[in-house]
Amino acid sequence: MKAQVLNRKGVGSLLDERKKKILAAVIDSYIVTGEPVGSKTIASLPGIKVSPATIRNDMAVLEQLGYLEQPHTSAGRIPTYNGYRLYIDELMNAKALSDEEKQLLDDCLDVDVPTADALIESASKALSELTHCATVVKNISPKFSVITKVEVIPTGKRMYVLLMITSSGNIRNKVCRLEFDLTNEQMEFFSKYMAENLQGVSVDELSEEIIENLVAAMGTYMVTLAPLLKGVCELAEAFRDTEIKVSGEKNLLARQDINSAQIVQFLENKNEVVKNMLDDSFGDLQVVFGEDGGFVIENSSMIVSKIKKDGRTAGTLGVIGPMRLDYAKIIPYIEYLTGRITELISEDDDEDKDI
Amino acid sequence: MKAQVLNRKGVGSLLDERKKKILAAVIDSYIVTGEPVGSKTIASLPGIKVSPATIRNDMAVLEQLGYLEQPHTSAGRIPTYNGYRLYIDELMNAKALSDEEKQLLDDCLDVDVPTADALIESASKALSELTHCATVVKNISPKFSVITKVEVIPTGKRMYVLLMITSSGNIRNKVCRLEFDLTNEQMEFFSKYMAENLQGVSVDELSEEIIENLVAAMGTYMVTLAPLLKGVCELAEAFRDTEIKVSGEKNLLARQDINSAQIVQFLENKNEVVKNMLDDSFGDLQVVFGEDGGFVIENSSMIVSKIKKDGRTAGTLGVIGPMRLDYAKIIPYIEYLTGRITELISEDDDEDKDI
DNA sequence: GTTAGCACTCTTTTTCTTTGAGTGCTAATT
DNA sequence: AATTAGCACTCAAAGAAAAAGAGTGCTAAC
Repeated sequence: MKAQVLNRKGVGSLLDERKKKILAAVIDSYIVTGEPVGSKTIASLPGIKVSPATIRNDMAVLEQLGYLEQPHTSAGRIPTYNGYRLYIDELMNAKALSDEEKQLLDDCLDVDVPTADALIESASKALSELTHCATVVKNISPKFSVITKVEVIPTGKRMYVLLMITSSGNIRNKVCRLEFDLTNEQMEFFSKYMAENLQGVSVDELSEEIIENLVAAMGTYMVTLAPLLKGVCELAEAFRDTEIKVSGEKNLLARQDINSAQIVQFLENKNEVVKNMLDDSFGDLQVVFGEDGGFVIENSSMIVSKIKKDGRTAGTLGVIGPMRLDYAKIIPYIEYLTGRITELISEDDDEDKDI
Repeated sequence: MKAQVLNRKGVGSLLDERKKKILAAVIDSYIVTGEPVGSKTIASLPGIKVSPATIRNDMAVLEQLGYLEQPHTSAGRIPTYNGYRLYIDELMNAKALSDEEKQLLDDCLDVDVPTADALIESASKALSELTHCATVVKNISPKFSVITKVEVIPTGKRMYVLLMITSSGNIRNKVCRLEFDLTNEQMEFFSKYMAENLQGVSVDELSEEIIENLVAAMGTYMVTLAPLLKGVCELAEAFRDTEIKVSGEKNLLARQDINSAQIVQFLENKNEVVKNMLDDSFGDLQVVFGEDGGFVIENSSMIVSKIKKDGRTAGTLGVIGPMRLDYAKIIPYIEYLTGRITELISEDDDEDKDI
């Protein structure tokens, strides 16, 4: 099964209205109870006007089409991945947010925070609490920011703090111990050299190769300053390493229906796994399931939505939770939050923040 | 039950040698298998020369004394907390480290790292991998370091990075957004004011009260610079907040014999819980069990050992794992590591690091 | 003091039975 | 032609009963 985008309308057109209604009802019920759903349960629902026998016939069709399955002969039905997919794409009733909910979400966004990344962080935290899921964030900074400053500050015998600041207001630091103390002249040269050669360079692009070239071109200062350049390289890496953040993993580990070994495995190479999923080639909202393209936590799903800036994908925010998730509620939450963030970081441009 | 120190020799003197041997054998076996241990198992051990019946009699006595217990009548014995305590204090055979093991541990210590805290961090990481436990660290810095520098660096419209550096080479930063841009004069005043009033102050002591007094005494600069002072306060807090670090929690969460809810609970107030345990009033090595003084993870134990400097307790390093732990191996590991760190951070004083 | 022997206890495992939810199919109904 | 009632069938889950087995405590012998 491949990762797929949302809003691929039309797959469900093979189904008549009643079958759609039944499929949706089965999934709604399964999401709440976690138990296989039988024909009787569906028949007793207020919106359903047909007998259990009819529902059984329809469910048999839905099973043949691959939307439902039976754990065993005498059990009710549970949704397949394809069933969930159809449900999310076409069947479910996304609950429109009430004014109170909007207010609640607005309050969660900490607009006083100085960087866009921190704004997203605040949304992530709120989302984790509201949904009891883990959250996943892809930060804006590496893509939209460039180095504005590299500083070196002496702090003790042969000890120096290296500082890298980006246009998005983010900062990383690193303590370096050198073999020799630097002279004032050396420090000045370093600052100037950095300003001339790295200012405006994206942290995304700052490779070891660039650094090596800079070292080679440094002339007499080469020996003394090379360790600092290496530190600069590590700082850029620190920026990149923090691009993708998963938090609230506790919420996943606490659940029995999710294999904790798989969670640990996922957390260990989250960067690779998530990076593939959050790129430009997908729609605004993306939902992937237990086995989709490299995402390998059984019985769990990841919902992410894009944050944009100047029309480009800037970052992403979403949740990782069990398959049995209240999609109808959570998807609007995520869409609202990413929407608000998109607005906020554009406003800022005209106002007082430069990202 | 209260937290207790190790090396409280003499409690086991009520027991004759054979009973001690049997108790040790039961615990050894239980640590490996996790199953209640019966008299037959013990009798078949090479070091034991008596019959199962004799062992049964002795085990009955050990049970009466509170060192062993029976899950049910027809089961073997398992150790009680008191049993473990006696085992660790007096009975177990701490395995002396081989040269290879010492080498291994030495290699894990990253001596190239610039700060003592980072050195401990490297030990913690190694320990977590070697023992498959969570590790707990109490850093040295807050106690042994003072503020050496507070800097403010402009990074954009009304955006400033606040920097705090301590004598131990640690650094924290914070991005602040102000209402107005600072003039050069204001920035100079701030730097000077910080240098005069905070240099040499311990991050441990930097309270809100001190900051408030500083703000009040700032005169005309008060309005503009107060937000920065607040940031300084937060930076000191950031230092204190990172004093105690638990890592490798995964190793605990993966185990079924430990209640994950209790782990989560513990992690949430680890600072309070651990702080109480790692103070000066205990011996060099401390082992606490599932219920000891505020430490509330059933079936688990925490082993910590002190790192010293100038004769004072400087930091601590240890592990949190299941009760069934290979104490005989792990305790020497921890003792060796904390010993080496103690040596290394003293050496540094004469050489090139100032902590 | 130590040990063999044995009855006793209590968990664990296995086997068998019962229960019940839910189905698929067929025939009747609309 | 679509829907429904009725019913036999399936299979997991729960329960009951039996068997197995590990380990003990006690007694009496060594």
